[in-house]
This record gives sequence, C-alpha cells and structure tokens, in this order.
Amino acid sequence: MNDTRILVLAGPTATGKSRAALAIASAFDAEIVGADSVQVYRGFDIGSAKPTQEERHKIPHHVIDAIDPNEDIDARRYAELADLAIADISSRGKLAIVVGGTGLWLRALLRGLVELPRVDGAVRSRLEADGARVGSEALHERLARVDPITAGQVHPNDLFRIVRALEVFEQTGTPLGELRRDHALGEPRYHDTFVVLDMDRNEHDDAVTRRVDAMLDRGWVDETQALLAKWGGAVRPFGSVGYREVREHVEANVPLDETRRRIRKSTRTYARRQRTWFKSEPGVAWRTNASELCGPAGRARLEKELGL
RNA sequence: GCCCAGAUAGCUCAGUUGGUAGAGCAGUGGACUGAAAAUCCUCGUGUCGCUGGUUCGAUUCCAGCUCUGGGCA
Repeated sequence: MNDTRILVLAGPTATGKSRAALAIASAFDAEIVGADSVQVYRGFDIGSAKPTQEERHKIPHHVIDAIDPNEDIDARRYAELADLAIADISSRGKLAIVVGGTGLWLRALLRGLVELPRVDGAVRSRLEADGARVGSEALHERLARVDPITAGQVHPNDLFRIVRALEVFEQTGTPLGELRRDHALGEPRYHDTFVVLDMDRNEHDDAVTRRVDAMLDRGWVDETQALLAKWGGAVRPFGSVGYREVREHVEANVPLDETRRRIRKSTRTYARRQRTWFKSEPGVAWRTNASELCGPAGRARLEKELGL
C-alpha cells in the first residue's frame, strides 16, 4: 500500500467527469491522470471527448496521448503508466485526480491484478485460430479439462475469455481459476477517494445525443478519415464506440444520419455496461452527480475525505 | 358521399381454422482479474381501435361506429 492520497472520478461516459475534474483540479491545485482506453491513443481526439489543448495547458493531464494507435496497451501497462504519473504529481506536492470510465483499468490501478507473465502474442493467435476452426464451445470443453473453475464461470460463447484462460494455462501451467481464487480482489494500492458519477437517465440520454452531434459538428468524420489514412482501419482504437461507426460511414458509405443513430445507440449501450460495472465495484466512497460534486457541499466533503 | 385495405408491445408487423398472443427493432437487467469504448449472457401482459350481437367462451365471426391510408366521385 502506497501512502499517496488520490481522488478517483469514475462513471459512465458523458456524465460530466472531465469537466468536474477540471473544476476540482483548479480548486485544489491538482493534476489529472486519465483512465480511458481510447484517450490514451494519440490522434483519437474528437470521438474520445479528449480534453482540449487549452484545458490541458491550464491543468496538466497524464496518460492521455501516451501511445500511438498501432501500439498495444493493456490494464497492467496502464497501471504502470498511471503509477508513474501519480508518483510524479505527488512528488511535486500536488494532488492526483484519476479520471475515466475504463473500469478494468481503474481496478488494475487501485487493486492490482493477478501476477502473471506478459501476454504471448503467438500463443494467443494460435488459440484464436483454434477457436475459429473448432468453435468456442469446443474450446470451452478443452478449458473445462484444464481449468474447471474458469470454465464454470465463463459462458461457452465467450471466446474472448476462453482464449484468455487457455493462454494463461499454457504460459504458466496453472489454471487461471486457481490464480484468481488465490488473488481474490487485491488490497487497495492507494489511499483513494473513489467517486462515481451518474445522472438521471433521461437527462443522460439527452447529454449523449448532444455530445454525439457536437462531435460530428467538430469534424469527427475528417479526423477519422485522416486517422484511417495514417494508420489503417485494423488499429485497436477503431474498434471503439463511435470510431467504429464513423469508419463505416467513411469506408462503407453508411449515411450520416444512420451513423449518428448507431453511435447514439452504442454509446447508450456502453454507458449501461459501465453503470453495471461501477454499481458493484468495491471501495466506492461516494455516488453522486457532477453538479452536486462541484457545488459547495461537494467541495466540503472532498476536503474532508482528502484530508485537505 | 361511395368503394377497398388497415387498426395487435415504444416502433414495424406476424398470428390466433373462436379457448385472452409473438417476431424483428428499440429498451432493460447482469457477468467481467493484462484486448475492457472489448467480449458475453438474460428479459416481451399488451383494455389485440370503440360499442353491441352470435357463442359456454370473441382479439379472432357478424353489424354499426371512430380513425388512418389508397381509389372513385
């Protein structure tokens, strides 16, 4: 356990996290550490609602624009980058505010993950090829023989997790289910104040609609076109909400209105998944909304929680 | 005014040879330990337009009415 005190601001997309973080950062002389699996990528700006240059000039942001789109990052590497940023910020006597909606990354940072070797790309590709050939049920049966614990927890259709469990078994000789059982949920790694933001459902729906429209008005299509030209469509962030749909607009001539509709839909679906995640995430100190958090009462509570 | 077709889940519709109904889309709930904006799972009661008639029983058949679309005047 690290002695550093940090503030964590999480919650579904488009609930006002970034704006609240900016307000709190100016009030408390803090800097911001992103926890966002798309904002880490350079160039993916508009569609990830990345803070603007002016905002970032005013308040330093870390672990945003950290890698190129053709580089790989995972929860472990994210936690390492965030650890470095937090250490740097607190060494200068400032407060670090971790802001983002990527639940697994936050968990990796705040609680740690099971100790495991690096992912072996060759092993993973081979297992994926197996999956494509024999189907996920067959792979699930294979998993049941070597790792019954995980097989019992993972649906036979969830190829993604089946492959992950098999690759861990191949690399370590120990079933992932046993490793996880022994690790459980790690002890807190920081003195964190974990705040989850949410919003009234109808209000949030409107916020999503407005945000998608604003992004398109700001030149999201042009940005996507340029990114496609530079990196190609196979790069990971093109699998994300919105970029996937805009890419189809550009490459497959899906009409803009239809694209707009699809983005709204997948954004809402994504927000729902985030809501489910944060609902049961342990260690949350306060569930609130952006306006309450940024009001006088919120500020008083933050001062108390953070010991300022 | 007349003729024809339709009226069923938030939307588009299917269906019930008379025993109170089901798909797609939309939406919802959930899982998640190095791909996580990813990946995967779950969930469908609605005066079957209104009023009457026939019937043990009508959303289904019949009549009238209302509304919508199309055609003819």
